[in-house]
Amino acid sequence: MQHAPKLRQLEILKTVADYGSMTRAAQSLNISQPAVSRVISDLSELFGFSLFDRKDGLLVPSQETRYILPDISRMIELMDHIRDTTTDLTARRAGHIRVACLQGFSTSHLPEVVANFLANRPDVTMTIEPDRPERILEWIIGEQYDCGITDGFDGHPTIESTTVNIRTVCIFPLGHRFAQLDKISPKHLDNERLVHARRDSHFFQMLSELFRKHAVSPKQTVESRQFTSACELVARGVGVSIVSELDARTYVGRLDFRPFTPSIPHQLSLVRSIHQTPSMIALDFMEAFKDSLDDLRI
Amino acid sequence: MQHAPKLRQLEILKTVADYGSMTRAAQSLNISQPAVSRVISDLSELFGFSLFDRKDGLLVPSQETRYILPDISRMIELMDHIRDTTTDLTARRAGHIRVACLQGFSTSHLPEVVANFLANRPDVTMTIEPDRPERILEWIIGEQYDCGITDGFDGHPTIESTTVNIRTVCIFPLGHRFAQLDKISPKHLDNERLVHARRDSHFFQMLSELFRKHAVSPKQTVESRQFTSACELVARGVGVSIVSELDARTYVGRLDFRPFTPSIPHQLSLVRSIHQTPSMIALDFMEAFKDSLDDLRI
DNA sequence: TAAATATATAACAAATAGTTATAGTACGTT
DNA sequence: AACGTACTATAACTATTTGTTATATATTTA
Repeated sequence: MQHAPKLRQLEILKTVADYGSMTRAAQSLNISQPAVSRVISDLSELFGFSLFDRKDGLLVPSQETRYILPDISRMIELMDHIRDTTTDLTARRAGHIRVACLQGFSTSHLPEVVANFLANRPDVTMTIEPDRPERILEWIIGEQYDCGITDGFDGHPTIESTTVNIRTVCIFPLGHRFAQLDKISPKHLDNERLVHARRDSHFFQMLSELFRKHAVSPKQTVESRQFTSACELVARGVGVSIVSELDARTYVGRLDFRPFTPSIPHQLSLVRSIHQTPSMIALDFMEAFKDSLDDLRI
Repeated sequence: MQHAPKLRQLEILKTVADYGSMTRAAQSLNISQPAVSRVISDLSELFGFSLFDRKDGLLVPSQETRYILPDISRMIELMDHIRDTTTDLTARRAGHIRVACLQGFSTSHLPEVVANFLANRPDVTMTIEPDRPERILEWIIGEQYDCGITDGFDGHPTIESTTVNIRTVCIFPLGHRFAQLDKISPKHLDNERLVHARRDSHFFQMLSELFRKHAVSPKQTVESRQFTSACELVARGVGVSIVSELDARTYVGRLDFRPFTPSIPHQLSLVRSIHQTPSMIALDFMEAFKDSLDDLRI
């Protein structure tokens, strides 16, 4: 079995074919003419057929050469592509990031962060997988995703996490009387129509506890699985709700909100497996995500 | 701009990724371990990111490496393919042959020659273009085809040709009284129903001349543009015809034939441009074609 | 922690890809 | 036919790359 030609040799072959002259090919490649001459003769010996015919003073690829030239071009393009890709990877302008997150984030805060992140990184692609908190942790532990966004994370030996406390606010329809208040506290909510998060959530329990302690009983109108739909309902005047400022922010202009006291922070955790060295671009994304929370943290 | 990596380096990178160990990769590549070690460190410096993470004593490709590995595999496969192709081209087991021929040959003699030729050359492909004689010459002169098959070729400065005189035979339906004869001559055809080639052909003129000289007048039943259809008609008992043995041969079993005297040979010419160095496989085909005519030539 | 195993570093050798100088070849012009 | 021009081939040499062996240094595993 013959050995494979060198990529450089094929590149020179193609250049000669393109220019129809070894001398001009050498000029275009910035090497000397004898260097080209020898590569052609070496290749011809290696392949076992003559590479060029002379015609009107031009070197014209032989039938056999013409047969392999398309593959040679593909080869060179592919190598260029690999080189470009590695450059982009180093410049953190290319790569793929896999994010697992709670349903809620996938429709509220995350899309904007992602859009901003991808805006000036044309060759970066992302997979965003929304799911339940337990599944997110499973996926991170199993290294299926580069990072996860969840809440109420209480630690795991193989997971590294960054937790951010997000302010909680009371949202209400535009023109609601709450707009006159600086802060909303439980007492304001007595008898108010309340849209709230699903009963089994940690956040709902905290909130209920607070209402009981302050002996207030809002009219619990609608139970919504997601904060986003709670926002939609409030925007349409169904009632008021207590959500994270994260969610409230994305509805600015369609509803109004004020801080809620006492603070019952949403604990947003950015998690990743300690067993997987993250790609540089994934680290960048995680930084970008944390930065996006900067003016929302308590 | 960074320079492109060497194909060999990528090959080593892929091998390490496959084996998860530099030592084992070195073994599989039959080179020393330090050679592999240095290629990996060189590449890592060239690319600007770390290529592997260590996990459970195995080298696992980093996210960035994983991103380019598929392209590296394609690259290596493509190079293997080029190597295989050049080997096949040299062994004359691959290539493409373009043949221009008369309509008649494309349906009679040529298919069998082509079929035999391709039978043990799985990677050879062919283009067969049937057309009129003048077009065939144009195409050969214009180097659109490797070779042409025509008749009545009378020379051209840029065309090299090999002419073969093919025996002419009289074909007749199975069971026809001609079967008792050794040879058929013009006198046998008097008053016989004759299917003949088109009037404007060189061959038809020769034949008419002969009939006139011998003062015989067959009943000219059908004029057929092609010998093949003449054969079909004769096989169905429409009459007899004078065709080349080439055409008659392919109808063995469906009709019968005897030599026709005096000999008015079909001049079959295999032509090619003298300006185009033919591919080796095309030369082989032309040889095969000439060989196929060996027992038909006068 | 020691032994075994894997990787990195250093110094050197072989092979490769380039160089310059020069000879040969093909072609158009006189 | 002789000559000039442009292109290609050959030879001898140099730099670079790719491999080697010997050895030091990490890393796992017992």
